[in-house]
Amino acid sequence: MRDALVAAAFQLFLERGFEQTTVDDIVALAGVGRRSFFRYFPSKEDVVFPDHERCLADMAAFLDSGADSDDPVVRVCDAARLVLRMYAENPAFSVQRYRLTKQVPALRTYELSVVRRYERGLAAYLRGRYADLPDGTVRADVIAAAVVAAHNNALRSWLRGDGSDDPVALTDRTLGLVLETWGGSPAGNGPTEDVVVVITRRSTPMWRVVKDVESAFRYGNGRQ
Amino acid sequence: MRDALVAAAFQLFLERGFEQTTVDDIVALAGVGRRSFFRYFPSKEDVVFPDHERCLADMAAFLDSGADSDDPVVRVCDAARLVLRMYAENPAFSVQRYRLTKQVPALRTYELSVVRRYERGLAAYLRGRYADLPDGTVRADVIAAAVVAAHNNALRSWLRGDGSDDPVALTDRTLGLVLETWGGSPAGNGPTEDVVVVITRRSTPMWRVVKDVESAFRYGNGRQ
DNA sequence: CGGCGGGAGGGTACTGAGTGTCCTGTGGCA
DNA sequence: TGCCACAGGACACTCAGTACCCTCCCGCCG
Repeated sequence: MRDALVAAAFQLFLERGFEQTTVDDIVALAGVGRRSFFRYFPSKEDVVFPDHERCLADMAAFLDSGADSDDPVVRVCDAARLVLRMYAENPAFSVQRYRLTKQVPALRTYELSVVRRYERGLAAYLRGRYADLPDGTVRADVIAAAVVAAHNNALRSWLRGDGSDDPVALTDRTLGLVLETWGGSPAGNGPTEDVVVVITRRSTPMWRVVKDVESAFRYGNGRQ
Repeated sequence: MRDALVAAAFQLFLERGFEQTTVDDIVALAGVGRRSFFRYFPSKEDVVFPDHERCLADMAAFLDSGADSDDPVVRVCDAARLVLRMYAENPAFSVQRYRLTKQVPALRTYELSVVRRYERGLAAYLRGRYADLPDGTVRADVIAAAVVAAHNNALRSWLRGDGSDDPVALTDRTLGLVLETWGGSPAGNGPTEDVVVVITRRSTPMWRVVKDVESAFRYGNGRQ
């Protein structure tokens, strides 16, 4: 039933556009009643993103499970990869949906609100992990936003292509940049033995070197 | 006329809620025709954010103007401060609107789409500045997202309060964290004095340390 | 001075999304 | 066989947003 509605909706959306298709058209093609459509999908936009609710739940479950011993940023990046996996499961469907969404403002707005829910999920997790860090909530929000941006950058460049690229490799690359910057748990379970390498110009004043070393210790400086 | 509609709308939104107020109610109170409402505001949501269009234009103008010699991240942070200034101009109005938006899903979604436009503006600017950098678009997207997240974190914590805090100080603090991480133009007019700090575990193999140092040289690693 | 064109605003009717309510068929159970 | 729960359908309604046409006002020109 759900699947029949999704199939009918996409057929019509692709052949005559989202705005040119009414819910009545969809239910007529699917051979069901109009009211049933809204029983399965709260709005016309929802039918375009039928699997995000499940993926959101999966991500929440993933973040809830697992020990708090590992790097929070790594964990959050792995959570983002769950979303990528969902897209990569049906490349043809994902590319079609991407092209549709790109053209329809209502769908772009809807997608935005979905992305926001993922981001808030990641931020909530990080806020918990950074609870006892100064400026922990800012750090959490910023990292969550950065992870989502990096993930979406890779996802979109994959969707823009013909689907022949490897989305996982693309995402690894962009998330790698975020990990390079923010990875290396500043929240603790800290490294037990540190080696500090400082490279500086001879002309740099010593106070600046000290400040940078302190800052690197405080925040991990993106490298472990 | 515009102002009269905004005033009437807010009066009704505050006393009976956004969804419980119809456009007919607003135009009846303002004493104008229904059609005129939609001449000034494309949708019912727009009346809640009457000054964002102007602010978006201001930000675009700000980013277009000015030399390309300074740090792009600093410039983007300054652009974000324009938005804060708009909120800070009418604290009472901003706080009322925040409380309204927090409760109404449709307004949250709308606000999201506005924030997205700011973010895309910042990202487009950074993409231009980082055009000849490897992974420049990712870096641009990530920094834009980080700046917006930091800005919104400060803005929201100010709006949640009673308006007595200093919003500029709050924003300086959160944007400062972003600047600390990403500031220091990697795009060139390069820094004249480098300090590279690498912290690693004693067990880390040397090849990895070398790789990290090389990478830090290439990207500036967020610190000057 | 009178006609006139254009733009701002008002009125009416329409489309289409989303909701509430009631009805009907169907399948399980005592 | 009677009963109940529930999935789905039919219908009516609200309200946002749009198209079309009307009116009034204001400056302009013959």
